Amino acid sequence: MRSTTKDVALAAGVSLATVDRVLNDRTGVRHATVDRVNKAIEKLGFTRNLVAANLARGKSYRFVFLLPRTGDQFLEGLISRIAEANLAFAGEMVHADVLRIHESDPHQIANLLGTLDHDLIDGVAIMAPESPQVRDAKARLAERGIDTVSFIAGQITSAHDDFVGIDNHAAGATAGRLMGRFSDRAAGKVLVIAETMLARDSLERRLGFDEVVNADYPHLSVLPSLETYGDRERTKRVIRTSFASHGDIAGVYILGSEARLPLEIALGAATSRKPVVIAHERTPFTEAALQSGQIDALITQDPGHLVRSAIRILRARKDRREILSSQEKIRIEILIRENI
Amino acid sequence: MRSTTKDVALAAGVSLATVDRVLNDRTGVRHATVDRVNKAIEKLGFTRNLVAANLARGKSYRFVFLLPRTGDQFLEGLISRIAEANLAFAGEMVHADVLRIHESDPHQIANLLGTLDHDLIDGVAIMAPESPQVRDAKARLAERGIDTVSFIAGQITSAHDDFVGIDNHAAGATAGRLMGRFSDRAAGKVLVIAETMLARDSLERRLGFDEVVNADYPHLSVLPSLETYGDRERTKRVIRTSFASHGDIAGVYILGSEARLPLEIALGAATSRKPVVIAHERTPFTEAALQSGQIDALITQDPGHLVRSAIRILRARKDRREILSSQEKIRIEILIRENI
DNA sequence: ACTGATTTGAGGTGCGCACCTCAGAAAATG
DNA sequence: CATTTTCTGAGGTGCGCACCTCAAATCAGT
Repeated sequence: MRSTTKDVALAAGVSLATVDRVLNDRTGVRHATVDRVNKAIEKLGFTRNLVAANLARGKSYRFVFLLPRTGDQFLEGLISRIAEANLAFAGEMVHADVLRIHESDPHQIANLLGTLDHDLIDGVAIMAPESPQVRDAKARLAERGIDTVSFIAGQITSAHDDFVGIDNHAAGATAGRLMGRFSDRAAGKVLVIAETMLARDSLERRLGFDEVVNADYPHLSVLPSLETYGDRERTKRVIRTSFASHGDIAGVYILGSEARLPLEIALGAATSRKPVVIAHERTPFTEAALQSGQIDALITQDPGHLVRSAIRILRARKDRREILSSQEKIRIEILIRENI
Repeated sequence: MRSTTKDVALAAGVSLATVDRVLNDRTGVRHATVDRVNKAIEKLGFTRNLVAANLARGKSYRFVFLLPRTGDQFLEGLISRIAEANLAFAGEMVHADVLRIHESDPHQIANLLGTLDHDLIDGVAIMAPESPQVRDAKARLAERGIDTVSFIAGQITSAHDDFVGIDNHAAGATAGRLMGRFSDRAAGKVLVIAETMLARDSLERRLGFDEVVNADYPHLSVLPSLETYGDRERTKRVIRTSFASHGDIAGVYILGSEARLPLEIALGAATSRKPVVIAHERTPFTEAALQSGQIDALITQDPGHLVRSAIRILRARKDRREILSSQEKIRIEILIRENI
């Protein structure tokens, strides 16, 4: 049988009220008494019944996901996973809302973060590039007791701020390795296409990619990154130009999370030789392209896992609980046609 | 605000007792009244607060994992994940025990299953090859209200019995694809090493592997499976004999979940040419071998995910809840040195 | 030893629900 | 119609804990 607070009180020779004071960090208990209670807790192997505790607290958790206003299929996928998570967590009194931000406007993000009310919101998962404004806003949120996690993008800014997402350097290296091994030792150039190289994530992926390819696959030469800025016309132009001026493109690496637009164009600009194509994230488009053989491999992170992990971490921090870190590590997944 | 049973009672114009009767399938309520209550529930979007319900029920969940008595690092990993899960789920009144079985003795397994007490055990996750005895024992468990899931091995035997694990045919196909793409179009033979080909899992992996390799990589010829029966001497003998009689071994595929023994021996029997090596499951040994380049790729399933998924599924079935199937799908992961 | 501050005990209330009893109302039966 | 049978309402209790109040006990400083 599980021990209860009553058992702890008995074992420690104190009253329930004192156990409660110790358990909930209330003031007015002598150190000696605190120790006695803690010893009893340890001796009995007491674990607070979270179910009962939350019921008594009448506590419900409200979290917010701050996501970019613009985006394509990957973002849609994320949003529907958040909706799913709301269903799954409803019984545990957890709810998450989505707010949309202009990714490239740190002031707006900081302002929005500033308006979050401690009474209404318990934590925020922020998917935005790092910037001084956002970093400061996070610090102020922490002061007001609202936890934050950096979600997919950005970086950790404080002890109150975990990162939920993959190691982008390793992800780039993974792409590089596959590019090298899949390319059959035939010499050629590798096109790297990004939305923007200003984002830390893109930089890290590129770095990891280059490291592996340059070290182990000298037959491949990686071209400077093409930046699309998410603009269709520009994307068309830069990719087509690149294909035109390099006849021997052996590989294409799309390092952003929205691969559809650049891929459509790159595949359209196909030369006689089918390049090895590696992209990120699983979306209806990339999945179909993988099935049809247009893409050779995808480097992905599970959006459902990302969302649930962010929620679990935020909740654990509210409860001052430890997280099960092995569960929260987001894996860099490799998808090919066979294991999709 | 979430609606409560009180709100439902009010909206339906009945008392709390009647709402309770409807909610918990008790007898003695007219159909018309049941409908009225259900309509009120729907109108209010009422969801039972599971937290409170379980507290009131004083319910705790006890599950059992039936694991093979013999095994190496993969099995150890599983067991420590179960211990981890016990910590993580302790606050939700969930506990899982481990029982060890002789994998190859279906009678013993069936007997053990027969002794499980409905009052003590809510569900069982069974890792054992399929057999008529076990199938029958599962059916009898279902009759007694104990749910089962097939864990990693075996197969689904009834509607009350989910499978927690990967699609082994797809896993084999994945290995085949990587073998083909990693082998640089240099002709050669491929060694396939299994513990036993009697297990359905091994058969399926082999089938998937062959399909891909035979269809797309004609330069590789896959040799008949070597069976080790988990015996060190036999393993040594069959692998060394195979290396001796085939000079041109281009690849080695270990399709069991305990790769250490066959791999140590295969790597020791190395010829001048380093074969492409693909194995299953991440263990301290395979991880090190991947890092050092002795293994080229691992096909894995996350043991922590497996364990938690089995627990979540068993619990959901006890609660008669739907599962979030996207969360319970076990991915076939590809590990290379870069994304380990 | 007296005062004031700090620490502790005892007790109550409620979170939302499950489960129980018993009496009274409604419906079905003869 | 009276009588059974079937429904329903009202009420209570407890799950394990959080949070509150008030009084009593202990402690410190002087």
